[in-house]
Amino acid sequence: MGPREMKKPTLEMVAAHAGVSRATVSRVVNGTPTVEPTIASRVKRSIDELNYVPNRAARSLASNRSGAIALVVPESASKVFTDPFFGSVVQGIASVMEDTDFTLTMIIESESTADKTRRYLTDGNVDGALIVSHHTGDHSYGELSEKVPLVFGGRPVEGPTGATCVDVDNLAAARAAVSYLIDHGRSRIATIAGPQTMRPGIDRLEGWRAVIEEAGLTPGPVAYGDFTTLSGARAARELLASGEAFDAVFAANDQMALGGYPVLREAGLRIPDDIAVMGFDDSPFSETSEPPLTTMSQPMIELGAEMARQLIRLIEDRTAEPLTVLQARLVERGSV
Amino acid sequence: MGPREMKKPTLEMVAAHAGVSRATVSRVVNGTPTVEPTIASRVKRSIDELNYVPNRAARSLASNRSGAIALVVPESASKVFTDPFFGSVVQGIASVMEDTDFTLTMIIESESTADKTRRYLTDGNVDGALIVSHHTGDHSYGELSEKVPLVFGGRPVEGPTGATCVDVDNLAAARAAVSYLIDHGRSRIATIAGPQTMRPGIDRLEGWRAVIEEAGLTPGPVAYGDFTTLSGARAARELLASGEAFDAVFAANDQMALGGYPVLREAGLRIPDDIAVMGFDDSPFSETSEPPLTTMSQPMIELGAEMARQLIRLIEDRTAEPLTVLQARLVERGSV
DNA sequence: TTGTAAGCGTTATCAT
DNA sequence: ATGATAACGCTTACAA
Repeated sequence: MGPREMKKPTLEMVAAHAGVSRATVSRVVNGTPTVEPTIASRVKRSIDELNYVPNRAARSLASNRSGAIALVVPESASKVFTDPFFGSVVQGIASVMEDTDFTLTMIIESESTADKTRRYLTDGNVDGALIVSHHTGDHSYGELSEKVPLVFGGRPVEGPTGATCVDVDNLAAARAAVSYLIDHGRSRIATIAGPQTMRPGIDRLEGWRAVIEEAGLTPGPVAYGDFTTLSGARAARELLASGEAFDAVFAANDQMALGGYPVLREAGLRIPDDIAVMGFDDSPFSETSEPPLTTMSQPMIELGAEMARQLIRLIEDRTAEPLTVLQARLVERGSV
Repeated sequence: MGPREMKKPTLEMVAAHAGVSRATVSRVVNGTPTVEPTIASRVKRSIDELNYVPNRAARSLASNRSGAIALVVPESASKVFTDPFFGSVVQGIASVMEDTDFTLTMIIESESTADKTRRYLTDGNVDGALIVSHHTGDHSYGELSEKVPLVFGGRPVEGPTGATCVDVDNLAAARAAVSYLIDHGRSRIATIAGPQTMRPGIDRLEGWRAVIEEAGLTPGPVAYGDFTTLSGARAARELLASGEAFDAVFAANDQMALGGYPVLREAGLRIPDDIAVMGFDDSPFSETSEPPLTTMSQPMIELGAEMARQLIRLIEDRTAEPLTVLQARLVERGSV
C-alpha cells in the first residue's frame, strides 16, 4: 500500500524523473536564475516527490565550500561553561543560523588543541568561524583572518587589528552606570575595577573615571579585583581601609559587587541608604541578592546574532563592518 | 628563502612523494594494520613533510560516513542557556571528542525546526547524535534510534525505550540526601518536590519517601514546585500552613530550597538550628547563600563524557549500554 | 602486502 | 537556456 521503499534519492534520479540533465537540477537546487520557469517547477515537483535532499559531502567536495561555520570557544578555566553569557551568545548565533543552510560546528579549545584548531580552521573544513572572546591572547587568531573569514565577539585588548569584531560598548555602559549614580545624589564614587589586562576591565574603569571628571567630582578610591566574588570582598575591604570617604561603589561586575555586600554591611553601612552599589552584567545573582543589585545588562543574545550576521556577510560578500558596538541597558533594582 | 609556496596537498601528492599508491597512503592514514612498517613510516614522513591533511568532504563522500556527531539541545524556554548544567555536559562531551576525529555539530532545536532537525539527523549528515534531555517529549526521537545512532542524556519519563540513555541516579541521590538528614538527627522531614511529569521530580520524591519509610519515620508534609525559586517560596509557605511539624526540608532542587529560605526565616525558624534544609544540584547559588546550602552534586561533566563514549561505541561497534547511571555526591555546607 | 580502478554525488566548464 | 563531461579527493573491492 505505502509508497515503495526507496534509497536515498540522488540528483541524478531527480534529473531522470524530471526528464532533464543533472546540471539543470543542480541549477534549480542552487537557485540559478537562468532556468526556464516551466522546467524549474517541473524539477521542483520531482524534488518534492522523490523527497530529494542534496548530499552535503558531495556538494562540498565539488564546490570547495563546506557549508559549515565553526564556533570556537576557549575552555580556559572552564569559566565559559558556568557563564550564562556564553549560552546567550550561542542562542543568538543559533537564531540567525536557523534561517541559513550553514551548520554550526563547535570547537572547544584547550591549550593543547590550539594548533589543531588553527589547522582545522584553515584547512577548509569550515567557511568561516566565530571566535568568542578569549579576552586575552586571541591575537593568535589575528593572522588567520587572512586565510578564513573570522568574526570576534569582544575586542581583543589591543583593539581592532583588521579583524571583524562585535562588542558591547563597555565604555558607554560604564558611563551610564556612573552617571546614574550621580543622578541619584551620589558624589563620592569608589570603584572596584576589573583586571586591566582585559578590555572590559579597562573600559569600565575608564568610563568611571571620565564621567567623574566631567562632572567635576572628586574620584573615590579604586581597588582591583579579578571578577570573582572573593576578589570583590577583598577589594571592598581595601576601599574601606583606604580611609577615603565614599557614598557609592561602581563594581566592574556583579560578582565583585556582591562580594562587597557583606563587607560593607559588616562595616555598618546599609545598602542603599548609606552606600549605593552598582554592578555590571545583570547576572542571575543580581536578582536574588539582598537588596537586589542595580546593574548594567549586556545584550549577549544580540551580540551572538550580530556576530553570525557579520560572518555570513563576510563569507558571502567578502564585506563586513570592522567593528560593531552594541549598547548595554541599565537595570534598576534595589542597590542604588 | 622560505619553503616554496604549495597548494593544499592531496593524498595523491603524498603517494607520489612516498613512491607508493594512493591506496597505501589511504591505508596508512586510516591506520589499517596490514601495511608494512617500513612503508608506513615512509608514508608518514611524507605526510609530515607535505603537511598533508585529509579532505573531510572527500572522505565522507567516499566512505559514506560524515565524521560528525550532532549535539541536539532544546531551546525550550531558553532555559538551557542559563543552565550551568548544560555547559558542564558540553564540556564533558567536548573532552572526549577532543581525542577523536569526530566533529561536533550543534543543533539548537526550536519547535519550528523539529522536522528540519529530524531530517538532518536521518539524511546522513551525521554519524550519530547526542540528545540532551528535553525532560518531556523527547519520545519523538525514539523512532529515530533505528535510523541513526542516538544517545540520550537523562531518561525520558516513560523509561528506557530501547534507546541508549545516560542518566544520574536521582533515586539513589535522593535517598542519600534524606539519609544524611536522618543521620544528623532529623526525624520529621518535609519535602518540596518537583513536577511529577519529569523524571527527576518523580525520582527525588520517591527516594525521599522510600528512605523515610524504611527508617520507620513519619513523613513530613509534601508540597510541589516547578523548580523555580518562586515556586520554592510558595511551597515552603504551604508546608508551614499544613500545620504538620517538621524539622527538615528536602527540596528537589537548590532554587526551590533557596526560595524557601526567607519564608522559613520569616516564620522565625533558624537554619540549620531549628530546621535543616537540603538542596539538590549544587548550583552556583548554593555556595553563596546564607547559610550555604548542603546539596547533592550531579556529575554533569562525566554525564556528557559518558554520553559521548557510548555514542562512539554505538557508531563504531554498534553496541552500547542501554542505560548508564551515574552517582551524585553529597556536598556538605551549612544548612544541615 | 600493495596496486588498480571504479565509484561516491555534486559543481562547473564548456559547448550547443 | 540546457546538456555533456570533466573534475573534486578519497575509500574500497578486487586483482596481483
